[in-house]
Amino acid sequence: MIKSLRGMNDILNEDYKRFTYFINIATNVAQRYGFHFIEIPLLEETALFKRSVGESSDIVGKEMYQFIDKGKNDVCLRPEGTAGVVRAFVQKKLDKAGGIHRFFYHGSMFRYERPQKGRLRQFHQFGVESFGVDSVYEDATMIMMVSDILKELGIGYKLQLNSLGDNNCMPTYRNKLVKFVKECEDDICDDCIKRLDTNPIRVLDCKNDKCQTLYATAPKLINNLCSSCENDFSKLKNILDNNEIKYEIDTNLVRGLDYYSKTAFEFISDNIGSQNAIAGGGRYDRLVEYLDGRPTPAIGFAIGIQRLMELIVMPETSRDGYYIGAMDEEAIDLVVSLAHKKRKTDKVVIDYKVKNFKNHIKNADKVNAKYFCIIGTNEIQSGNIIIKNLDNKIEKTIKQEEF
RNA sequence: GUGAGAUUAGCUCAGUUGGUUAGAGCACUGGUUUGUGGUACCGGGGGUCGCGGGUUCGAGCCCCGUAUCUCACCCCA
Repeated sequence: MIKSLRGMNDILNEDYKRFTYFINIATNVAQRYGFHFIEIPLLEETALFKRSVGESSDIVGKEMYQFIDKGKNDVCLRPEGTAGVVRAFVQKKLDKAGGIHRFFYHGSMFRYERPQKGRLRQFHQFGVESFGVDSVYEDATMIMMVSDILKELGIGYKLQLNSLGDNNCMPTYRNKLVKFVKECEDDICDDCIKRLDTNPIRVLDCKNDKCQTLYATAPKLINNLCSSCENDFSKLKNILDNNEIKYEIDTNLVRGLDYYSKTAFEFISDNIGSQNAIAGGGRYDRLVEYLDGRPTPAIGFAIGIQRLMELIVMPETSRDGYYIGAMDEEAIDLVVSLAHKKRKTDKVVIDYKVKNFKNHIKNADKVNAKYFCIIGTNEIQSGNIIIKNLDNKIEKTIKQEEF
């Protein structure tokens, strides 16, 4: 038997219902915020991700489905969505067009990782990206959107917030931090020593207890922001307070991808295992420029759909549509015709086999039909059809032409 | 890439110290005087016990290897 590849799952039945339920709600919210759908390729040039996500990240360093195609192009399956949307934004010259451009997308992402709870090799994200707005109100709006989506789904969360500084204050802070960490270099873990070279800020979210103890007195990003970043950050907190969105400041929250600056946020759930980030995002004002566009402020977030699906409780489903069954062999053709007619407007389930009343009604119950019709020689002769409402057990007889 | 646990029917799982023909519940399918009520009762089909070696008179059970799944590390959504 041929089986699906490791970490690549089929979505069907109950899962598919939850999946589409989420997509519909998230799409509605995004549209209410004035965002437009964008569909971008699953396959892109490898260079796109190297330049945006960053070679220091694990995603690019070891998790990409990368290969040389038949035209000898170095390509890979997208490991995340933002890079592709920015690429499209620049390619369509929307950076030169000016103005505000707001997009949302959803689809498969691919990362070659060891699967576990809440982590697959092919997984789905719902994301939004906003271009051309440098106001911190847009940062708050992003967070409100995620909050609205989660609220509509009935999902509880914790929101963690940080500011990563900008081109002005981040490098200064980084030097300070490197200096601090180098002083205790002998006692930190091997990973942190590597991070000193590749991406020093990442030492802050090291999971090693010993490292964390040493870093307790490290300079905090949040105390080293320049006045513009500082103002934005306090305004952001202010907006969230005014709109009753709870958050906690996590000075060690460092997004894993290189392109973030200023606002960074993460939505966390306690109920889905160790992979507890259900949504993450932030500002990336320099990324458009990195990808050869005109400098354009931008911000976005992504939601991990599979992780959310574990938390979604579906509303109760009510009975829906018709079930039509045949009592006699010669009635089957009529059942098919009636179903064909009714299917122009309603869901109809039929059985091609003759069964007794009891078995038919059992089937109707099983497929959760609302109306139950039975066709036999009586109906063929009379031209009538009896429609029984399985919720309230009331029967109505009408002409077949009126069905 | 590293570690731990698991794998028996479509699903959830029993299976004694290694001993006849591997079980249950649910699901599927058929029936219970064949056109009026869903829950009841009776029957039926369905298994290369993940795969490959080994030990043994004999392996679902013990040993080795391997694949896959799950969880965790790492990292991230």
